[in-house]
Amino acid sequence: MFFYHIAPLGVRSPLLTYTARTPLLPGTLVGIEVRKKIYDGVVITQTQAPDFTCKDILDVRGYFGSVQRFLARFIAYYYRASLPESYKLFLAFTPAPASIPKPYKHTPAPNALRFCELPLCARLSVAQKQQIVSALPSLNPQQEKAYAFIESKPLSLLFGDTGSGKTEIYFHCIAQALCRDKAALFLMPEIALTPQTLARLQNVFGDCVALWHSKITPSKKKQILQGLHNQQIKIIAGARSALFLPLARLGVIIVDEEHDDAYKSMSNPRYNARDLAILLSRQAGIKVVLGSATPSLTSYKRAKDGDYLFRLKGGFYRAQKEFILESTFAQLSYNLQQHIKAVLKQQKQAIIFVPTRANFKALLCLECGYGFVCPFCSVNMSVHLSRDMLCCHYCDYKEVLPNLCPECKGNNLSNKRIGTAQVAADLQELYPQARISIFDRDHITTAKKLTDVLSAFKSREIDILVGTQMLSKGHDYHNVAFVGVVGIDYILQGGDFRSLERGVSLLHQIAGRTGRKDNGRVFIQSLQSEWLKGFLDDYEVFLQWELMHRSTAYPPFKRLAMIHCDHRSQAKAQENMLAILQALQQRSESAATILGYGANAIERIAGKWRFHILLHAQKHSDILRVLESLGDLEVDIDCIDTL
DNA sequence: AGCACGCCGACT
DNA sequence: GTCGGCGTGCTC
Repeated sequence: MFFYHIAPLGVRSPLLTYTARTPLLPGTLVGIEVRKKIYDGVVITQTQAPDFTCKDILDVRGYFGSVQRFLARFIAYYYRASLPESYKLFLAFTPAPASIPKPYKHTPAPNALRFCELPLCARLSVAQKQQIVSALPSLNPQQEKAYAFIESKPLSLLFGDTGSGKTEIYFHCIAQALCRDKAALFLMPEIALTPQTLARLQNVFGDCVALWHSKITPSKKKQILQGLHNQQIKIIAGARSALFLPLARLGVIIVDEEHDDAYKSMSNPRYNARDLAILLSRQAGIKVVLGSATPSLTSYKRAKDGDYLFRLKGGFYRAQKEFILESTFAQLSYNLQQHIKAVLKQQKQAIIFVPTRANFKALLCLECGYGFVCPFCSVNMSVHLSRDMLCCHYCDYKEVLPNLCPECKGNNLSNKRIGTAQVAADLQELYPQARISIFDRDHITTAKKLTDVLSAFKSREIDILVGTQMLSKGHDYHNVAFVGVVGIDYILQGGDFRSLERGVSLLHQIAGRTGRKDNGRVFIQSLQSEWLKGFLDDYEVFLQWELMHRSTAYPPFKRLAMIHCDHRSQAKAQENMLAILQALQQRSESAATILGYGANAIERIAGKWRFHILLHAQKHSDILRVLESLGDLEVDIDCIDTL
């Protein structure tokens, strides 16, 4: 009889001891019974017989390879998660079997292997490789240089302007991996994972490519897992969770749109897929390419310091791009209307960016100042005229749009801060013949709607696309003649250490949708236009400015960690925070220091009060050391904002 | 996670 | 007295 420490997945518990009749390797995924229910568990180590009786391991369900075990251990250590929590990331796509207990069954079910690092490798034939190489897009001299640079480094940052041809370089890197009988992972923000992305990859690589994101069906997931297992699938284009797929012999990871906040998980463990990829480039011999037209300040600085930055400037055919700045605050100004009118007249297409959903972000009584705040959250409810509702965008509370102020019974209610739906409605009224679509979370609810709108826009069935940040994420809209930007000030004034970075990056990403072939115009309404105009032609100029002006209390100069104290009772949440604060302040010799604390910017969401303590330190290990002395806390390591 | 246990405040 | 909300601890 063999005894093993098992990490039970989906049960908060320390390691438990189970028995097996045959020896098992660490990393084996097994079925175990905990409190009369069946769970997955991971074999951690062999151990001695304990002084209590153990249950038997039920069956063997798979195996975590060395890269996966390394990642799980690292996530548990670095992000202060438990080992089971970390391992659960690798199972997110195969829900634990809720089947009736079949105890003491030792033979693995025929289709049971969910993870395996196979020694054998289903190789591509020489003919297949030749076909891939011949289908590769050709590179211009600049791209060739970039590709050679990337091939010479284990980790590189490809800083390439929109339209400079990053994708072609990625394809060459992927092909290179395949030719060496390795697999490739192409990470991108979820929203960019459209069937068009798949089609583009399949054009070059045939059918060894699969798309992976949160919205694909369970049967499709099963199919992909099978394809990975028999190594027919060699390339995964996926969102951040694709990092946890069992890719055998992974040779390269591309992290496209490296700056994107979507790489950071917002629930526990709060990992950052981009940072984990970088880790793998150093610790697992996997080549990693970070790419962006607007790299994060942190990646830019690190890449410059570490000599792995490659700057790829705009293509030769770069058409003229004209920026027009107007110093007005968020609105559809007369000037902007005239520009749109001209574009429509020329039968060209326009994109209008508005960082707000619905018709308006708030409703206000002008008589008494009553604000229509959500009863469960400390935010204003948004005005949705299409549903005749006031909706909270943080919980899901809705109420009928009122005619009178509930406080003073006045009927002078005023809309504040225009959103996509209202901009679209206003434009429709101004230009009744124009075909207008809205591109935001309210309207693009499924993958199908996303591709439908994008293909309708591509085939010129839509004249004006009004949308939120969703517009900026890596779609190729081909030849947009005009881009209007309304309300960028709300992002630039976001009150966070990265607000300027977010705003200017967004402007570049949105502006990049025009001027690809024909000339394009970018019209920006902002009260910061004097400050902005120096940064519109070259994002690197902004990065240099930001490097000089950002407070050295924040990344990239310091590491951050946010301690969350949430509770249904406001007093309890605050007490918890103060207790932690006191414990922190007693350790005066600490290398990590308190940068701020108090109620969050939105102090209540869905009935929960939210308080926080923000820590910073020179090194991550300084932060870990302090946290260790505080016991069990909810911490966001390397938080991406401080709101 | 989910469930039992036990402590303390409110109420027939 | 008792009911029940909620914080704490346990699972091989």
